Amino acid sequence: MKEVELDATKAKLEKVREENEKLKLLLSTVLTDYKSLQMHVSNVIRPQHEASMELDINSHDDFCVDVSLRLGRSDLNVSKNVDEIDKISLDKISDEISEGSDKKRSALGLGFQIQSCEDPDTDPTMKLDYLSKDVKNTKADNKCLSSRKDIKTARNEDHQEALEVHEHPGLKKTRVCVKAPCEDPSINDGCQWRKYGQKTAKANPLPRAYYRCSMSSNCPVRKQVQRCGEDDTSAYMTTYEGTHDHPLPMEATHMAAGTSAAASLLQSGSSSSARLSYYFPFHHVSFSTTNAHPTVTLDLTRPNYDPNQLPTHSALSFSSSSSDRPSPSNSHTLSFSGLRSQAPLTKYSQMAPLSHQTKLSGQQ
DNA sequence: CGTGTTTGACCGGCGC
DNA sequence: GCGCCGGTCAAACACG
Repeated sequence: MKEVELDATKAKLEKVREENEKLKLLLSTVLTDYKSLQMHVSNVIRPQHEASMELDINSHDDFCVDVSLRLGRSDLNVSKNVDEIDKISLDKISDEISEGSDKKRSALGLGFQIQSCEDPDTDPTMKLDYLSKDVKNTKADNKCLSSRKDIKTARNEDHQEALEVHEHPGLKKTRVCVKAPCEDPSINDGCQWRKYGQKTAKANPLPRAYYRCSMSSNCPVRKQVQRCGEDDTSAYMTTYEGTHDHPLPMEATHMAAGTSAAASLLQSGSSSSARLSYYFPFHHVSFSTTNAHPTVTLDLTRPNYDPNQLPTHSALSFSSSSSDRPSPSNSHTLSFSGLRSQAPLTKYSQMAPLSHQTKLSGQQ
């Protein structure tokens, strides 16, 4: 009898295991569908939203900041509007998944989207208030000094007081790091760069290249490019610093605005971690201060929507506080046309403040 | 010849 | 004060 019972139990266990396998397979299928749907929805929404965004922009005091991330080589279009993405993604998925209960959604990694929808910061009025505050603060910073030498000189002159007021004590220029999977370190970000140095840092045996913007004779913008791994296909870390003092071509404007928006987020004390997830919902965004440089890092090698790595707002941290600085209004799109992103192409756009300390902006 | 890259020297900040 | 190290300069070189 016991043997028979044991066999029956074994058979049951086997069945359960098979069911478990099937469920796993189903889950992975659903995840794949979800991702492709997300992309598809974004493609559909974008043209509609661009039109509406333009209207909204024109009706609000002539200033706006349109930040988006466009990753990868193709021109895949993705929606600019988070709310629309969130809502439609959820709706579509609810239709796709027959049992679209909340339980299942969270199991599929949709939790962050729901949070985005419920994020009070997404209220359009609040966004505008937030934006106008930052834009006010930017004007003074437009006087900002281009190069280090300029800064030094200016500090001995009339700008000294302004600088001391506007900059955090002990903090240097804000930097924006973009870590991206890329074969070619010479990322086509729309700007012309002139290499002026190469150095092997002690911490990393791989050489770090130094570039400065060559579109203007005295443009202070610099960038550093360093490979993260040994192999040629490994990610590159590109660090931008400075403010362009000349008009930018469209692609470069896109780039500058995107990174400046990231920098402004870093410097805006009102930016909560939730807001950051709101701005960059599909990629990992982190903030830190290294060598007194407030640094915002956009990790394009780590898609944030990965269900295995759900974005946790609490994981994002701030290391610098806000200041009252102004910035110009711009409409841009961040474009990495030379990148080969491993993650599905994402274009993401949102109204974002540019703070005065933003060093990469489409200033003219 | 003009423009961009390479590379060793130099500078300045920072920690000890 | 000294040494380390990241960042920049600038002469030499390469290339179209």
